Amino acid sequence: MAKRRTHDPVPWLDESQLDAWKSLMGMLTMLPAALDAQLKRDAGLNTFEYHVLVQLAETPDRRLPMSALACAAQGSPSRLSHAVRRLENSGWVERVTSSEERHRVDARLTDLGWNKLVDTAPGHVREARRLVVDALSPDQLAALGDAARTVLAAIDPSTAPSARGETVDPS
Amino acid sequence: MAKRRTHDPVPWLDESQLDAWKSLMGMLTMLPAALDAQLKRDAGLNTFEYHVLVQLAETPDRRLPMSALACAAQGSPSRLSHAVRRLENSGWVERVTSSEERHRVDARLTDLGWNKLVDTAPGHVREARRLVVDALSPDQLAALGDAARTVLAAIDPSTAPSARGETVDPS
DNA sequence: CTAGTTGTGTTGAACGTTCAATCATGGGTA
DNA sequence: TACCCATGATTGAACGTTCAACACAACTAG
Repeated sequence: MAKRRTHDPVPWLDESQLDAWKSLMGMLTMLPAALDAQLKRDAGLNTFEYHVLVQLAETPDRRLPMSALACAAQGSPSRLSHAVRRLENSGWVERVTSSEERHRVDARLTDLGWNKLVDTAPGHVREARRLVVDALSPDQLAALGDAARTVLAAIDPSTAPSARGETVDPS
Repeated sequence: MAKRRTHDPVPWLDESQLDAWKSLMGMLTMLPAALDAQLKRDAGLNTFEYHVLVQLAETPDRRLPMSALACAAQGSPSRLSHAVRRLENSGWVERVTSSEERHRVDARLTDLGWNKLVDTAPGHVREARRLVVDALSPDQLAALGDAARTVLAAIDPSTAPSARGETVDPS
């Protein structure tokens, strides 16, 4: 309200920009819904819960402190706490308090959770291929990834790969 | 569960594909959140409510049947019904039953709603420019739009512009 | 040894979306 | 007239996310 200044120079989008913007908005609404639907239907998981399991599975001990997991899965501490409670009720994850640091809680992927992921991942990758990876030409996919990276950098400069000492997987 | 077939040919993503996929997922989680946050903060609207107002404003009479509006704003009838109730409570939209077809309900943008949109749109466009349109080179933006269109076609072939007699703006 | 303070995690209520009824109106058909 | 079904729209409960408040341990300083 108070920001309303009629002389603000906010040039409108031209035709080609508007076209790209609308397509992007369309993808932003449809793609997450489609991926969510596949996971919900085939695995009874939502995208966030799936990502939580993936992050744990990609960790050496299959366990992570809640805060690190929240960061890795790109969710708030609260969101993670609720999600882990649901995953715990299903037996796929368990909370363990680190014996050394009693105020730190680790989420640990159970064997059941690992198997769940082994069952679930192929179907999800298949859907990812069907809707994106195989639907686009290699050049299109690379350009999409490039644009996405740039947008991410604009949203949060600290996420920019070039601007951080990203811990490189030492394999 | 029953779908688990270890011989299913689901090739994993190679390094460059995985890289693009992760960037895309990042954008898919961060960008809608960022746009939503701007609208919520500056206008007290969420993205869907904003789109509802926009769709009405772009219509000659500033009114549309609920079902047409739901389609235009890409939401379910139920979602629209709830959203219109909220917008109605704020005085930005009103429901009017078409005098001819009494079982049809139109949502109409009030003058208050029109002014609200006039106040809100520039800030939203500014944010869209900051995070996407101006953050990308023209080539990047065009490529992003192109990829998004292709993905949309993969999700719902009936949405594909090339496959439909899309009403082209006759200007 | 308290008193603040920070870091880490959880909780409950509020809010928005979804899902499965449900309501209301308008033809059809007999 | 009565009945049935299709269409358009709404409703209420269930679910997940957010937000603000809280709990708890560990550090720091007086």
